[in-house]
Amino acid sequence: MMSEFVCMEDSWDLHAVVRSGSSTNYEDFANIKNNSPSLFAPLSFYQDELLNFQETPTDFDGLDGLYKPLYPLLHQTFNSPESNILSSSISTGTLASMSVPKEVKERQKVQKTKPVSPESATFANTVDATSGAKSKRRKNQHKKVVQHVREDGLSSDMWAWRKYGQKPIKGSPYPRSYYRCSSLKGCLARKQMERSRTDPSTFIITYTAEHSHAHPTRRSSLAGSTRTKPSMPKEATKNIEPNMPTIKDDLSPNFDGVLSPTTPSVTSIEDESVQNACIKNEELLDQGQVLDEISLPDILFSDELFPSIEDLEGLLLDEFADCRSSNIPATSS
DNA sequence: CGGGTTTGACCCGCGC
DNA sequence: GCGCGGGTCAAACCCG
Repeated sequence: MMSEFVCMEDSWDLHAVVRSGSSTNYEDFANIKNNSPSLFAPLSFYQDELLNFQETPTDFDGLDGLYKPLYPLLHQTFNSPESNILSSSISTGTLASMSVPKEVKERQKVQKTKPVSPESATFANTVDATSGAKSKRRKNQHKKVVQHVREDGLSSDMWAWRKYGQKPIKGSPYPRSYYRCSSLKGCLARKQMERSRTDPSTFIITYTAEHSHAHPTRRSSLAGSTRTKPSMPKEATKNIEPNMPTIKDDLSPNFDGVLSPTTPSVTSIEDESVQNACIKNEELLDQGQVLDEISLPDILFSDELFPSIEDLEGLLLDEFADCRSSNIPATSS
């Protein structure tokens, strides 16, 4: 799925993150969440990445991709006054771009310097600090997350997107498609998708802005229900390049988000615990409770589902070992 | 009929 | 100031 996961051009050290977190537990995450609730709002986006991480075993970058969304969480945990763990090998450059206090400050700055009209209020509340937008149509300057996704990984994006435009891009034989989140009216999340001009089997997907709501429940893939539509637009790739076979055709077995039996399952995050969490969400939904309050830590770091980082470390290292063994022919030395 | 896609027009930022 | 290119709008159309 992810051959690359670029987030504000930072570098990652998976093992540094994993290993340095060995004594952190759920309570730390709970503390963070309680102290910095705003930190968790954007994580609904990354939750998707976590839940859908099922990269081919050859792609070790995917492990970084899996762990990257947790980075601000982990970093803050390890450096919080409550924690006696101090990660020394993590780049603080990443933190600078992702830490919450700065975001909050700058967001406040934007709101200060920008007169708030009824229409712009929502926009101003969610616009990135670098924006200072005069109108909604100003060039989008939200933070961007770029993914290079192979065709067979496109089906794993479980957000609901609605296509609102397509443009030919100069210098590229392939047009770019524009999608906005259709889960919630007013959600500013955007997604651009285009074929890589250098590797047509790869799509460059750019996510812009953050979802202002919880991740849609994955009923269709977990319980066989169709109440929630898969995010992969029906025509998502059909017209990106007319002569190319459609992605839907290519991926029909798992196009609707159902894991294909042949899909290498790299992480058990995708298994029972997450299903239980989603079922839990569904129950809440059925009870009329607001799911917006449910975020990544609620699901992944609840006591019963994800007791500690140690477990996560074990999972990742196991998967890493599996990847290695499946890639490197066993030697008899 | 509601929600999706298509597509030409429009808007905006930016470079010259 | 102007033209270009990218991003968005919105009417028309499609589909289940």
